[in-house]
Amino acid sequence: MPSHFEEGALVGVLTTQPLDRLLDYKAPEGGCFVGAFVEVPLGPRKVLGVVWGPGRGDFDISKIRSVIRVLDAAPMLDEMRQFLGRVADYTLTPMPAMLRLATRSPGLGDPPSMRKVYRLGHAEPDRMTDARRRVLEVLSEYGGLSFTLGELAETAGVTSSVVKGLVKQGAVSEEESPRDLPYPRLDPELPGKELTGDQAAGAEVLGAAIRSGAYGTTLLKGVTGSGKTEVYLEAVAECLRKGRQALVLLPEIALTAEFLKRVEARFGAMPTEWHSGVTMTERRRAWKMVGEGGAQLVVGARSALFLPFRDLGLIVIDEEHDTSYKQEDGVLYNARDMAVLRASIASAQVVLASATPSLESWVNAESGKYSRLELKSRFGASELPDMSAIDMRDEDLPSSSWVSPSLQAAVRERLEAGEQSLLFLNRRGYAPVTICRACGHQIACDHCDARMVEHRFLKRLVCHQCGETKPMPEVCPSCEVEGKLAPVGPGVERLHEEAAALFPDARIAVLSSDLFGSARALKAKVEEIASGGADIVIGTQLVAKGHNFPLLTLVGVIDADLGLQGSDLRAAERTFQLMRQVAGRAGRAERAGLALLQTFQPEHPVIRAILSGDEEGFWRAEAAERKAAGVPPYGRMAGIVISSPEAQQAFDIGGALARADGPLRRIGAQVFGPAPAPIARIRGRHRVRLLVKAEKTAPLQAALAQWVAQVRLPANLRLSIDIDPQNFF
DNA sequence: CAGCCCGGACCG
DNA sequence: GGTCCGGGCTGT
Repeated sequence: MPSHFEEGALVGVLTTQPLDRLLDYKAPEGGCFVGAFVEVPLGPRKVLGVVWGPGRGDFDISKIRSVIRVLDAAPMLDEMRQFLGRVADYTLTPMPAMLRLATRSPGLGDPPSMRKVYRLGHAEPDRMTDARRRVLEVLSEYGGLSFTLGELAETAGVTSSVVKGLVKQGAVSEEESPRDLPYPRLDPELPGKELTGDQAAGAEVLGAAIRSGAYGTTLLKGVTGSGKTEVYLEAVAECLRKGRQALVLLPEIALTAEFLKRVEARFGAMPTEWHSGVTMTERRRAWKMVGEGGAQLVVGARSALFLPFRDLGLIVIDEEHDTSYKQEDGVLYNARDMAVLRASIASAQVVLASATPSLESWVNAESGKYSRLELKSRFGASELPDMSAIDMRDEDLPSSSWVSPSLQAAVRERLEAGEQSLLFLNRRGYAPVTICRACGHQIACDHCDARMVEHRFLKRLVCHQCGETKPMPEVCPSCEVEGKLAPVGPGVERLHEEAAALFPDARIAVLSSDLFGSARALKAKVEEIASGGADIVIGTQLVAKGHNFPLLTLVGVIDADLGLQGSDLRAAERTFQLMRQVAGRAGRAERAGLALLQTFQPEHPVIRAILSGDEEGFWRAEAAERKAAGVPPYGRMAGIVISSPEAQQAFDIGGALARADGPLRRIGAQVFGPAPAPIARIRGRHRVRLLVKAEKTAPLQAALAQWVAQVRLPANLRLSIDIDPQNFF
């Protein structure tokens, strides 16, 4: 295939417009190459495109127009075109959407924009002052480097008028320079933090993998404080030594100035940042410099995976289990999986770092597909407290009470010792069910059929499925009898009521996401609690992560079985991790902590695994169960998302689609749903998900594509496919 | 019959 | 995705 086209030759161009095929154009004056970013006319408009190959020549030649111009940007490498194609196949995404992902940078075609920079001039200033001397020293110290006005003034510790004064006298020269400058060089030879034996050995293994220049993926497992970051930064250093580029992906929330400072401390300069908060001009610079090799290390969110790296040698996925790597809107992909794909095309190494790896990665490491490195905690022992179960079948508990006598006793002991207790219940609101004692009717949501949850604090009923709310009715909506509506079951608000009655002198704080208007208010409350502002904390999932409570020595889980009901594929995995995280809240106090799990099924394998702390054993059992069921990571699963402003309509059509699944049945795929549970309200639209389960990816993709093609939907409905077989949920 | 709105086809 | 075009409806 020719890679260069003479002027007037037919070229096939992929545009960012949602057309399902390449369009033929004539090569512009001076010709063009495959991969060139071009501007082409489309109807009355000019749009961005990439020369993808020779034209098809099956279109009326007289109607073919010419490429307007080749843009001033590094051409797309063959490797990148291959990557975009593979991701498109894998996620059933049209190519133009892929190209849009890969060109998320403003003004790609603009001529280089200029700004003023400052260097050492030739003349001597008439008068030397301290401030002036500092400016000249900074400029000579950094030799050939040029500064912007602000940078120079800040580095020298003077005001900008000092610099301006020197310019006027010719001691400092002012020049125009392109705005999109290369990023400062990173120096991998600077001394890193001293590594422990474990860490040094890990760094050596990763270093050797990078020196091999081949593809490979390593699961780097280590608890918080075990030094994962130091180890993978050494891998970055090795990658930079080889002259290749490196990418570190972080979950959105972990992308902090603090992390960037750590990188700066290791390499002597800031890396290139890429995330939604980066300004337009910086974004443009980053995109261009990544493509030209003027950026050695990118630290960014998942979309950084689609930057036009010239020679990518390493991708680090920090906190690889984090669900925010899964893009949920637009193009649906999991950055963790696509990173492995990109690395395999680019002959790069991948490091998946996590304290609690996803089951998929664990299985891949176990089967030898990935290598495995484990870092031991610096503190040796586990951070988990003592754990035991309270068998609720043995507890004498009146109805509408949930804190067992055993747990009450443990809380009292903490109150007397002046220590904190956490009562954990993963259920917001007052009561999950409201029932009419006259007729037995349960109040359900009008939109999605899920039961509505009473929130006494808000004085409303709330649907946790779709977000719909309505005032608490006085009379039963079904039999119209007054005063017979009764709450059934506990929520944190009701638990609070019970705790207040049991421990009237204790200071009780409730942490539930719906009780706080802002993140700031929540943070203030958490800090107040941490410094001893409460004796008993009652919390939902909100308390599982993040802040430590140093005074907390007891965690009581009210309904440890809660998450194990239902048909969620990841119920066991999630419950295991949630319980460990929650229990861990009592693991860092001075006195040894205690976690008590109230359960009706102490023999349940998940509860037993939590209590024994046998993580490896749990993963093994969970993996075996998945294997037997043929679900990810062993079988493939795809999701079909139907969204509409009307919950009922989306639901009805979901049901109809689930029944009309000919092409899917033919390949032995099973379609599940829609059940009420998968309805979610997202940005004003209700979404229903259907699950499709199959053994292999390729036939599933083909069947889905065929199936989607034959579906005709009402105009207000959207249908999209989420084929992220490793991690649909 | 002009004005306007909506859905659909098309874009090289 | 943006634009244009034609059909059908409304209103005088």
